[in-house]
Amino acid sequence: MSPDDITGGRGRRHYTRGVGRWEPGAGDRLREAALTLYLERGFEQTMVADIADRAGVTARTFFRYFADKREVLFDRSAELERSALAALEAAPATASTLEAVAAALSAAADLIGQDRELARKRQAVIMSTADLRERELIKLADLSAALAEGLRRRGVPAAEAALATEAGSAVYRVAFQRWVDTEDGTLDLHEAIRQSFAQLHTLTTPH
Amino acid sequence: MSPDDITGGRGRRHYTRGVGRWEPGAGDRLREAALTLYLERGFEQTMVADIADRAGVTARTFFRYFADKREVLFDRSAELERSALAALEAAPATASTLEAVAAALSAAADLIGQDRELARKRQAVIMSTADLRERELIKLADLSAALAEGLRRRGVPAAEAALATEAGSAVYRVAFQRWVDTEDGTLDLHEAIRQSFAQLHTLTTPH
DNA sequence: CCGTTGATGTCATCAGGTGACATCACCTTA
DNA sequence: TAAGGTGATGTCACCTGATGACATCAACGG
Repeated sequence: MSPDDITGGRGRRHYTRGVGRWEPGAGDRLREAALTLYLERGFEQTMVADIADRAGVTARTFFRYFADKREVLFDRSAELERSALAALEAAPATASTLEAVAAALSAAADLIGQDRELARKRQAVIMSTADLRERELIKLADLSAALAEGLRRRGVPAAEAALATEAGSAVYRVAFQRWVDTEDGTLDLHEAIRQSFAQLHTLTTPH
Repeated sequence: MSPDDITGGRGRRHYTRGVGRWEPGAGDRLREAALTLYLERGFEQTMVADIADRAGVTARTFFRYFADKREVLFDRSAELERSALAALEAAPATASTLEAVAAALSAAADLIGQDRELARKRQAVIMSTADLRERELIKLADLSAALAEGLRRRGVPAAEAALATEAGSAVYRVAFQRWVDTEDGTLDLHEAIRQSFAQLHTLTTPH
């Protein structure tokens, strides 16, 4: 172990000479390494130690940043929940229940809809693995529950709140998938969501 | 190990004298043992070896019956999917998309709605543990996907099919939770589902 | 009576995950 | 400037979930 090993480069030493004690941004490096490896080899074939190596840390450090091997793809969802909830709370008091939910989804689309390529990669990995689909679903369910609580604080009855946010979640899932799948570069996520809401309306009023 | 150990009783030997080679119904014993222990100590606190002991088998046998520690609570869902799908396919050609979905949910309610006490126990365990909630959600998502495929086979466009079954799934989840939570012994699951469908209709037609 | 069969046990091994403690450079403060 | 605190990390030990390979044993069919 010569002093030359002190590089901070990938998979080597972890110190850096002048700036800070450790190469900063271990969390980001881990996120990036994980997505890359999950895409290249698949989720099950990738071991936590591999991800950690590629990010220049140990497996123990991985688990200090992320609760488990899946969470590395999902820990941004806390932000998403915050801004969706904020948008719901910012909706005018005159808004209908579903309009408030739509405002929340629109805020989510603002964040997610920026980078379709990233969304595609993430979605490809997630949809290819049951473990990751499970995590994705519970994150959306938790978001839905948070929004439902927000609705209740606005005076919406519990049953109505739960149904509205679950339906909103369904709309979002379908729209997101359509947005990711389409070749059409002009379709943005907001528009896809709007269309799905319209379709839900049509569905529930058949005659 | 005297011959007297050959009893087939819980946590002891596994042979039985006359009937079959092994005490039959290992799967059922494991299911029951798991639910009991998950209720008593919680899911994380229960080890597979504990469940296996209580059922009179080894942990290796547990994993021959169930893919993982969670699946022991969910492997009946294959049946559920079959009968829901059958009901959807049996719906008259004149039925609307949502009516076909409602028929499928009704078939599901026929199975689940029989034993509210069992449903309550199961739900209590599942809702108390993130791992189990994840599994529950993916099972419902898979059911929804299967129904959507059934709708597409009936000629329903893909986007409409996905949205209808996801919305139906939302209706089911909300109704089921309400049915489990209520004290009212006269409310049955079918009725709860009917009410949630009605509420969804109200929600989407605000004026 | 014997070979096959199927459910099970035993053993070994790996990957995910966690607690306890050591380390090391930076930072604060006297 | 020396002493001690701090925070991110490494190291080690250990548990549990999960899986592959192989042995066992009673029933069953010929």
